[in-house]
Amino acid sequence: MTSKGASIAATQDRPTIHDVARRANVSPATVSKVLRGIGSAKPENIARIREAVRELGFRVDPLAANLRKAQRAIIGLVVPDFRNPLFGALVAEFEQLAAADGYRLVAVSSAETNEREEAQIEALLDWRVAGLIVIPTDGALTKAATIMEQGVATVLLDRVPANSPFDSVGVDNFAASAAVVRHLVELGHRHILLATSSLSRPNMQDRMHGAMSVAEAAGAAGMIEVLACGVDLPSALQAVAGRLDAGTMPTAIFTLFSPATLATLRELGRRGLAIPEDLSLVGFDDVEWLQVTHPPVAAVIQPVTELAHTTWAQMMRRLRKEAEGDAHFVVPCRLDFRGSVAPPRAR
Amino acid sequence: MTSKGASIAATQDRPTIHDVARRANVSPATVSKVLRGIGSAKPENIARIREAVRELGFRVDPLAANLRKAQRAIIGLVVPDFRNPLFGALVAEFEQLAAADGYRLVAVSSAETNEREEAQIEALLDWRVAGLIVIPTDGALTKAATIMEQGVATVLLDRVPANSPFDSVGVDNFAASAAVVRHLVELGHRHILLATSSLSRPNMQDRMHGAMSVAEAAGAAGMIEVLACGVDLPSALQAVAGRLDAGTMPTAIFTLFSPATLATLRELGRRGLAIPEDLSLVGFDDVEWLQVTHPPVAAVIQPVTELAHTTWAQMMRRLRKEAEGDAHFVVPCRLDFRGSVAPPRAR
DNA sequence: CTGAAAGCGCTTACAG
DNA sequence: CTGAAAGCGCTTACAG
Repeated sequence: MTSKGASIAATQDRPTIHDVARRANVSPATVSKVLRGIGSAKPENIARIREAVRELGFRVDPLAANLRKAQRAIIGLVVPDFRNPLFGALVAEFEQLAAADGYRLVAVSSAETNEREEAQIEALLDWRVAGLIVIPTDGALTKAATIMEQGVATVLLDRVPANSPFDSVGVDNFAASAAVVRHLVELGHRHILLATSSLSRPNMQDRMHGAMSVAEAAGAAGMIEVLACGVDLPSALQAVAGRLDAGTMPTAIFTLFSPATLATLRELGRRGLAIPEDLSLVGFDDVEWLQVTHPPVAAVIQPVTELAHTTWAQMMRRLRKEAEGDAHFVVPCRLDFRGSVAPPRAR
Repeated sequence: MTSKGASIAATQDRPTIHDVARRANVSPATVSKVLRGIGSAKPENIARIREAVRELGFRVDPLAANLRKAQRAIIGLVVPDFRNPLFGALVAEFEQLAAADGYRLVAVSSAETNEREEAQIEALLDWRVAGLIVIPTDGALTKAATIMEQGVATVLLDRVPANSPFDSVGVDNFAASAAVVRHLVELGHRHILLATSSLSRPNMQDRMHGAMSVAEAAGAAGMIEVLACGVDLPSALQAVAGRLDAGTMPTAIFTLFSPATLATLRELGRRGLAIPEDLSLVGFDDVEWLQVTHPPVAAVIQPVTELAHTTWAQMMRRLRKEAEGDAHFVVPCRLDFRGSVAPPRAR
């Protein structure tokens, strides 16, 4: 049953460069050159080749074409989670940038674990990607040694470890957080709850330190209260709920990652606490639902497009061997103090 | 400057199967067989090969390994937009499923345009993917002929055209919508606003028809008012705002895609309209922010994991040639009538 | 049980 | 301007 000689349908019989060559009466080498616009060829041959290509519907196999080169025209991208819209937006940006430069993007996710991150990076290296863009799960980046060893162009994005030997691009987390807290302090807030995720993430540390620095400069380090909220929505809900049920109320909450913002909105609403009357709220990362509420929630906005462009530009420089040493780019965030921020209620 | 003979660092010199063979004193063919666990080999040779692999840190080049086969162990996935969390979740699911079956997932996006969709599908076919999973931009799927011609295993997902010649997997949009409207009608609603996106999307048609069918069965087709909301948040905001500013108020709104839900929440809030007192609200697609509000917003929940698993299972059947004809899977949605739904206020 | 040879679809020196 | 040959890193018949 299975071995019917007639089952041809399943076979893809795409034309090869040899088919084109035969039809155009030239050698495969010539076809290859003409198709890549390299060297010169007799006009009539060029014409015949183009015609054969059209008639046959020939398209080069990009993977085979890359086989003789040390690297393929592929850039690997590792994101922690496809579900996060910020990363989704970055994937979309890189996809476009890659296409514009003749590269193919292969995006994979680490599921926020070091093990998957390792495995994914290894798999990408197996593919002989020309470059690697990594949003690390945390500062560890356990595959760093392997990457360095193979000399693959690499740019770290967003969660950039302090002393990375790789090129890196991130936002100015410290400055953005500091600016938020400064604004809150100016409005009169003296008890600010900082909702953080895992401090093993370098960006989280910077955000926290930025906030602290302002309090310390004001000689009132105690005005910042830190609440560790885990890394996802369930843990954030639990942490925020627990905190709101006990202890004195802060006058403002600054959530350093978006699940905490979501958790805070939900728990405040559940308790009938009004924003900004009872409490001011600012969230790191702008997401569309921040404006579902009334008033809309103030946010630290990451410049997604700029992050992607900066990263890609550096990647291209690396691939063209124009870059030396490791470069570290820090781009500023934009702050939008929407209606969720106001002076604390007079007590 | 550039052509220093000493610049070896840039060259990746990964060991090849020949290096392993030499070190283990066997032929490359034998290494290949042992590594794939095919055929049999002398135990001592197996041991020496494994040792050489370990010492050299050899890993097969999966692309080169696939070169002699008609197809590569790659599944291409085309999603309309990486920014949509529903699609993000699907990408994540497929990534895992692919890994479990020894395939590699290459996910690309069509940016909701037919042109990009075409180009992406062609590029994927150039890669000689073994299979293609496509969430079409709309019902057109302009590359259908090419795909069929090449005989690549294909499964359409989510936005499934009515008479697709391909395998397909989608939710029961009709039934889910009908159930929502039935529930609203039972509660006493007689004027329901249906916020739709582009009707060129097959799933959107089904959702609308499902809603209509209930009204018609009740002999009151007029109770459904349809509002076209474009395809994204800005257009939805405009459409919803415009509608709320004029005409008699519906007693319930059923938004058929999530940007419309977001837009509705925002515009209702802006006008100080209370949910569910002034208006009931149900949204198609569950997203985490539906529970930021109080009360939380009722939703039609798509079974993401089940969709992915069903799709993948069919894909594997195709690749194993176990499937004949085209199969169409329809999986039910789950409804969660949260606090945003109540009987209409007595007038 | 094993290896030499040919091949996958291209590109790359190298002659001519 | 062009083509024969070798090669990229593997796998696949085919002998032995």
